[in-house]
Amino acid sequence: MREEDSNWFSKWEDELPSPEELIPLSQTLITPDLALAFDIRSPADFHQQGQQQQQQRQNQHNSSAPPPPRQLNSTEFESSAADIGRGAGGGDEPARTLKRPRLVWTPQLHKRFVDAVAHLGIKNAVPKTIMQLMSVDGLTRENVASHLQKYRLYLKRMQGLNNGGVSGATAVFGGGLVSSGDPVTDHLFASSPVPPHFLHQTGERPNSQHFMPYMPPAVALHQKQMAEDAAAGGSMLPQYHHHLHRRQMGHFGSPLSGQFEHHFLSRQSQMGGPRINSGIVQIGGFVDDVDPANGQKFLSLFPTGDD
DNA sequence: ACATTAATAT
DNA sequence: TATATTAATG
Repeated sequence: MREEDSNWFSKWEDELPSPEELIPLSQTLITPDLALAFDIRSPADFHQQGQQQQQQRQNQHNSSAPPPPRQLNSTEFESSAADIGRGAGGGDEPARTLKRPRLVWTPQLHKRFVDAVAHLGIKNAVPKTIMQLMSVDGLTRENVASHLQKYRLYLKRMQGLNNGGVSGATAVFGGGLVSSGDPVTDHLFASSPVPPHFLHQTGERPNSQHFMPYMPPAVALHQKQMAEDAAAGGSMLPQYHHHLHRRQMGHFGSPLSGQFEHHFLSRQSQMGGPRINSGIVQIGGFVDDVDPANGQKFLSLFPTGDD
């Protein structure tokens, strides 16, 4: 009997799956949403990670989803995930299809966008570059591209309005144009002043007082108020000023924005409907993650007294 | 490979 | 409605 026992034991051991055949539980058991929220990604994705995310990391807390959108290089991950997902035929779409939550363009985030564009000059302001300059955690090129597309349409419409002279509802604040072109459509865009040179057809206009291809690694803790800067016409990027001083509250760049802020706030509740946190993420949402009923007012970006 | 645009999907 | 995605094109 002893011999049988030892035989049995070795056989048993032989038939254990090799490590390669084992399925990575951490990935298949975690729902896509959780994976995104907690920054869990496939092992294969780790080595391909760039600097971008490091520097962007602390930008905002409530942002999520750094993982590369679609580029799952890991065949192992894909195949194993696929294998599991198929089997049951239950409605269980696997982690392979991870969709990152929709980005919400808060006025703050949009402002960053505008500032980035302003600094790059319209000529150089392409999605990738803008994205880099914004250095917002989790922000993708496509996020920016989509937004840029809309923003350009907005600018175009606005020129048309100004040239056509039909609307008199344009005013200048702090060197920035604030227009109510379309009363309802443009809340977001109107929340940040449009640098005047955006409207003219000047092909190129790098604001190269201090150009800034990349940022010093040490300054990872940036993010701050550029409100006055942009308004003052001297737009500067966060990276270069150590200030990290963010205005916690109330009004954004433009005097008018107070109104809009409300709209945004309420809008969010509406959009989210029953499940506010379900699919929507606010990258760079600082102030507006508000539930008035809750008494919870503001999430400060990060500790305001960083200076 | 990326950018742009229009159209369409969620 | 706002944002994402896709397809065509440069």
